[in-house]
Amino acid sequence: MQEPSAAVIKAWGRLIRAERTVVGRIEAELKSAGFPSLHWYDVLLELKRGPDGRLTPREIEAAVLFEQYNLSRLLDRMEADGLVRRIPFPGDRRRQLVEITEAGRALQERMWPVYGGAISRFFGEKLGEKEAGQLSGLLLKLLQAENT
Amino acid sequence: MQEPSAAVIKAWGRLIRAERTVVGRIEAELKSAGFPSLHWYDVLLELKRGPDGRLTPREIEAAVLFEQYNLSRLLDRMEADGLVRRIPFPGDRRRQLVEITEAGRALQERMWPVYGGAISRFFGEKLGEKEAGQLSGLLLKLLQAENT
DNA sequence: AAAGTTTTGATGCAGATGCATCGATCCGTC
DNA sequence: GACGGATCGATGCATCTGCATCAAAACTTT
Repeated sequence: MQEPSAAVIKAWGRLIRAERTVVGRIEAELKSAGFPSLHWYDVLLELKRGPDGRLTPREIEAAVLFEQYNLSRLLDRMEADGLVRRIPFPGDRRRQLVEITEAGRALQERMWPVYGGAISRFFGEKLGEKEAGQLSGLLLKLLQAENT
Repeated sequence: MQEPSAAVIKAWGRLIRAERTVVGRIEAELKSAGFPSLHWYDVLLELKRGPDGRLTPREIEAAVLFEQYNLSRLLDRMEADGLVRRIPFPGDRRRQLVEITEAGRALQERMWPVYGGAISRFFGEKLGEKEAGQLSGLLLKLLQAENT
């Protein structure tokens, strides 16, 4: 094995802790405002950005890093809540298009002030502009494709 | 609302993505080697570090950022697997001590080579020493207590 | 065009998590 | 020492996630 250095282990632990902590705080903020979880928001935002507010499930998965079976059931719940609608995919009957509804757009817009405020408070204010840029750069390296 | 800047939003998104990606890769590595999840490892490691391999559930929670009810049931499973043992806390019958067993120590030791190797491969190698240090510093800021 | 392969989305089942609440014990104040 | 409140760990219930697998449709190869 390649034993990781102390500095690497420390950074790794911090990544886990920091993510868990900040996500926890932000989720709590959303919940106390009566909103659903971040996953719901992520899906709504992706759809809203897509052409005509539509994306295939596979596109959503790639964007938000969900598992296929997981997204399938999340969409069930969101559809039951009237936030999205599944429509046939022209020319391929296996596939489908997920379309955001007006209610879905409205929810995303109501959530953003709370979510954005929480990002500022629990994330942005701790860092400042320059350090946010540095952090982005470092985290990008972690997203590289796997080594072989 | 305090609208977060573009740089902050980008860094925030990267934090989520990077954490999810790296954790996913490392968990997959552990699983394919037939090991339980990172949560189990975290608990075993904390216990091993504690005096006589013992900690109270509250101490474990604080160390690994678990919810109380969640840890309670994780300990049920780990106890059923013979990895830990619950013993009375001297002088307070509400509390308990969780003690790592020999099997628990052995599992932690068998997991570390796989886990450590995965940390190196999916995390350390992407960064290098100096950048790991920078990342630690930035993430530490996120762990500050909440603003009021 | 027939047969095998791949892709897409859904689902049964088990395991894990979140939420609310519980009973038991301890501590502080009177 | 009795009462009220706080702390500790557990649990019933609903939701969510992971795993394996499925059926249907599309694509590939011959």
